[in-house]
Formats: sequence, structure tokens, C-alpha cells
Amino acid sequence: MIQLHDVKHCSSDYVIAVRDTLNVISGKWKLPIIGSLLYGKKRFKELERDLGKITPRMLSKELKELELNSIIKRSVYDTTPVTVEYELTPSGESIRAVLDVMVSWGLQHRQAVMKPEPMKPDPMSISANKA
Amino acid sequence: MIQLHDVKHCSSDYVIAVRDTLNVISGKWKLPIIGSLLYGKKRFKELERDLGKITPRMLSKELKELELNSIIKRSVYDTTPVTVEYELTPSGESIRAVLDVMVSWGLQHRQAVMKPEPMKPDPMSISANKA
DNA sequence: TATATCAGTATACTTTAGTATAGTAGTATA
DNA sequence: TATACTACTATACTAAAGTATACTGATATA
Repeated sequence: MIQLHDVKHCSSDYVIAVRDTLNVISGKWKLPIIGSLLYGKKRFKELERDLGKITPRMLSKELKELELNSIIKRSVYDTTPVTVEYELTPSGESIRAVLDVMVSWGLQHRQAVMKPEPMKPDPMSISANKA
Repeated sequence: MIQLHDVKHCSSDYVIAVRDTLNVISGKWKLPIIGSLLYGKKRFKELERDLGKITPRMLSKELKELELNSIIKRSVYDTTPVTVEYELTPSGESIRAVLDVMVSWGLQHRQAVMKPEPMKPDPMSISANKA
């Protein structure tokens, strides 16, 4: 099993692994969809209502992509009318840990940017000069 | 200080905090730029050579955005010709922890998808039927 | 004088992501 | 008969992201 320490020394493999994760959650709608499904399985129309302004075209496209990436599972039941349920796979559930870390960093960073430590004026920082 | 547990019960605040983080690293070049700067401060041309196929227009644009987001710090030295150095801020450095978690998930997920557990055939999974 | 380096900018273009609007089939209800 | 529900699809569009190519001014080197 390849792990973090195996790719840490290799910038390109590291970046590839990050991008794998990034691709799963980037775009305008993937995150809200996953977020909604973290609260439990949902039908197509339920998701549509949950997400507010999404078009069925986008929802359909995103769900297909998430299914292809094994993040969600699609189940069809032959009720009338047909019922289609979407739910997170174990892999999809496990991304919650990644999101939690992103939330923590996001909140921390926001604090760091909003109220920066008052700095003592440093002449070097006003007109830096080198060599 | 707002923390993870404060937003965990609120789907929209949670998603906003994730997106704050996502915005910092998404796009084609932000990640390679941050990755390169994790190895130490670099000048414009050094980054350009490091990143291979990036155009100066994109590099300039991305660096400006990262600086605006307090991820990197730009220092100008009045040498001849002028020297401009880019380096990660403490906040920028701290994103490494987020990337590490993303790498771990990315590698795990790839394994999960590539060699899925052989499942015992389950009649329910072949033609699901509900109510 | 010609060329190269630095750190970029300007203009025009292509590609990708996302939106708007309408329509499908099958069934159920008013 | 008309409307509404399910889970979508089709076509056409706009907006955002990224690329290609050429250029800038100041200085240094051949």
C-alpha cells in the first residue's frame, strides 16, 4: 500500500495525489452534493430541491461523474414512478475527514488574514534591499 | 476563535469554509506553485523554469492571487537587474498539512477503486427492488 | 552594435465550466 | 382531458479559465 511518506520526497507524485483528491471535490456543485449526501441518501429531486439553483443537467452530470469516481452509489428501484437513490460509498464517506481538515485550515487562515498580529515597524520591510 | 465543531452542524458554513480552502489551491497552477515554494523561496524566472509549460501571464496572475490571499509574500530587491522573490507565508506553509491529508486520501481512494474487495454475490445488489 | 537577462504586460484567442429553456416517457390524480 | 410527478436528456447559449504570441524598459555582456 503506497502511503504519504512514499510520495513526500517526490514533488510530482505528491501533486498528482493531491489533484486526484481535488478533482473529486472541485467545481461549483460537487461539494454541496457530497455535503447533502453526508446527511443521508437522497433521491434526484430531493437533491435538486436541497441544492436550490442547480439545473437538472448539471445535477445529472455531476452525479454521473461522482459515480464514475466511486464516490457515490446509484440505486434504481422499480416503483411507480421510478425511484433513484444516491448515497455515498465508504470512500465517499471517508472524504469527510479531508473536508474537516480543510474547514479547520480555512477558518484558521481567515482569522490569520482578518486580524493579523500588530507588527513592530521594521525598516527592512519598508524598502527591502539586497546585496 | 471559530473552530471545526462550531460549523459542523451547519452545512452552509461548513461548505463555505471548505471552499475558502479550495479556492486557494484550485486551478491548474496554484498547486504546482505552492509545491515548488515548499522547497524554498524562488524568483519569477526560477518558478517559470520549475513549472515547465506555464506562460508568464498565468504565472503573474496566479502569484498575484496567492499574494492577495496571503499565501505567499513578494519581495522586491533593487539589484540590477531587479530581483523579485516569492516565498510562502506562515499561513501558506501551514497548508502543507491539508495537502498531506489530501495525498493520503487520494492514495487510499485509488487503492480502493483499483482493487476492490471481492464481494460475495448478494441477490439484493443484482436487481434491487423496494416497496 | 547585437543579443541576453530580469520581471513582467498586452491583445487575441481557444477550451472548459456552467446556465437557460424546453422536452422526454410513464403513471397518477383532479 | 388536463395537470403533475418521477428522473432525467437535448440544444444552445454565456462566462470563466487557460493559452499563444509578441512586446516592454533597464541593464549587462559579447
